[in-house]
Amino acid sequence: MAVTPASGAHTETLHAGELEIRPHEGLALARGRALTLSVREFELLVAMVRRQGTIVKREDLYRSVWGTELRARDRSVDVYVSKLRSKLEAAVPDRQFIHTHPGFGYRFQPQPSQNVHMGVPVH
Amino acid sequence: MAVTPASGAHTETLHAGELEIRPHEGLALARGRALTLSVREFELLVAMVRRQGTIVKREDLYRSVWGTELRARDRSVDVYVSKLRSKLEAAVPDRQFIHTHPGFGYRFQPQPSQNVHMGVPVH
DNA sequence: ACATGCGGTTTACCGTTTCTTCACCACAAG
DNA sequence: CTTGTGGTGAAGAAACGGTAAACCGCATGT
Repeated sequence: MAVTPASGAHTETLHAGELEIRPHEGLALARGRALTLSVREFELLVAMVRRQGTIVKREDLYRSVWGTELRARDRSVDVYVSKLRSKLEAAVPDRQFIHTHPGFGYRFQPQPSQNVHMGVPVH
Repeated sequence: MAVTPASGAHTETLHAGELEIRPHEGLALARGRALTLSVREFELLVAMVRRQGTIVKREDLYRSVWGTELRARDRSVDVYVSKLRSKLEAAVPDRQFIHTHPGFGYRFQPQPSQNVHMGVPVH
């Protein structure tokens, strides 16, 4: 994540599909409209978008958002992924952002319009 | 520590034809698109690609992926090779990745294309 | 103090996916 | 024909993940 050193951290803006996120302002825009996210939801979104395109393990997400080690049987990440998904989906229908890789973790990647066809199970 | 774009074992990337594989992330890309592989399928792919070009015995593959000794009449490797093949083929048609060497094992090697191969695979 | 509301945490239920093993088939060699 | 080898569909069990709801402070308003 090449955070350019002198780019002014307080105006840092992340982009992902039609999402715009300003980590230091706690602001997330979807198609220009502000999302209403709780702190946990927002931090989780930031953590995922910062690693978009890669599969991130629950342990890593938990460390990023909660700041401590994920304990066995803790489903917090799953619960918040679920909440995030429903808000993102409500804001931008017909687009999938968070993909599950069973046994590995989650991957954030805005899915170009959903053309479910046969062949590669496009996550 | 400055976040350098590419460093450390966690960004290790394997290449094979139009496949890109990140072992520590559980991510496999075919032509830039993420494949949906189960844990076993993924580990098997990694094990084969790490030895690409060589014939690998079932016993070796089993040890790499399952971590224990292959027992007599256990067809697990064959079953998962079959599953892997169908996903790879779905992702990249007209290309053969996994070759069977009866009596010896499997060999991973992206094949330029599906041509009627005459002759016997070189041992 | 009490009631209310909200977000975070944890639990529980349940459908889905994966793993394992078995069975049957095709093919090739002897 | 018989045997050895590999491809693959399917069944049952186990693991995994989605998510509603209960629970638990904590802050605010009356």
